[in-house]
Amino acid sequence: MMWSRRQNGAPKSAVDQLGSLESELMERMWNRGEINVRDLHSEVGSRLAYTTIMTTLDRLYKKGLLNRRKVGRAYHYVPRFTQEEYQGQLTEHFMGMVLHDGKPSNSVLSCFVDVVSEADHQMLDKLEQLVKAKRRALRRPE
Amino acid sequence: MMWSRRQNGAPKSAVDQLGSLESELMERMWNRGEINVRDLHSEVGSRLAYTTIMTTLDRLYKKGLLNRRKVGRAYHYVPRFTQEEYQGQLTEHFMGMVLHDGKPSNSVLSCFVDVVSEADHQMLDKLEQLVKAKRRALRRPE
DNA sequence: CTGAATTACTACTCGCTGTAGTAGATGGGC
DNA sequence: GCCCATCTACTACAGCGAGTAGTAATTCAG
Repeated sequence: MMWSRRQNGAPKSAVDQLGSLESELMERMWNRGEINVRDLHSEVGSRLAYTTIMTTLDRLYKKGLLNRRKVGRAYHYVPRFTQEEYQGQLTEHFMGMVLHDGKPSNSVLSCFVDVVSEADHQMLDKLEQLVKAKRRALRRPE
Repeated sequence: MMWSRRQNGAPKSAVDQLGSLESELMERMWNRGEINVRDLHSEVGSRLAYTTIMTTLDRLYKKGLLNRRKVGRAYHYVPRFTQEEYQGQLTEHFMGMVLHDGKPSNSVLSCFVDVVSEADHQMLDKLEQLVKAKRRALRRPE
């Protein structure tokens, strides 16, 4: 989504949105770590052709989301970022998209807090800690 | 991005990603309020055809982002949500996308805090207030 | 060297978006 | 009541990303 393709000449980055199959495969990659096409294909099942998996991994590679190295005749693919790193990038990307003259609107902040609290009340504490830590870091410059 | 088109049969919602022209027009709509195609077209300039503006507004209407009513012969369009509301929805949508078994990862939280603090240090205070308010609301159930 | 496995190249379809033309409807002035 | 100007509805088309997959070329192993 949406997101992504918004600006004209924006250099396509790792954060450009993924399709459903791409997402699914990334998810599996993060769970499994390094893997080759054959094994991933059997894991996915014969719902999809071998070459479909291959093409999709190749696209993820070209998008910079996967690294690969030759092992024997085949490639082994491995995520270039951890899932956490990737989510961090997504977050920045998203925030950049929603910022209004550089500031997040109130609704963004409050919806964020809502979602965090619904997820897990402990998360609120974590968020607060992060805020405090951030403030401390700002007060005491590098 | 897009988000968006990720799920197969997902009912297309107002949060489905917008293209660049759609975003631009929404932005203008939020600045100008109710407006008809003709006036919006002159505002945009003759860079684009009248019908281009019309088609795009129509699509935004069909996506549920604009309302319209007939005024004389022409339609007047008006945003269905405020920009804040829309950003709120985007935020929820985004969060839903990054949640991992329902919880935001640490990286999402910390990137969020980073972006907020870079935007404006006062925002950190606002965020903290929101967290505290939320916790209070939770402790004292409805 | 030959065959099985693996990759690279190519292709096709579909949905979304930018972009716009044209035909049809409609309302206002004469 | 009729005609023109205006506006909308319908249709179209190109380009791109993604899902999906076939085929040709390559390469390793026996």
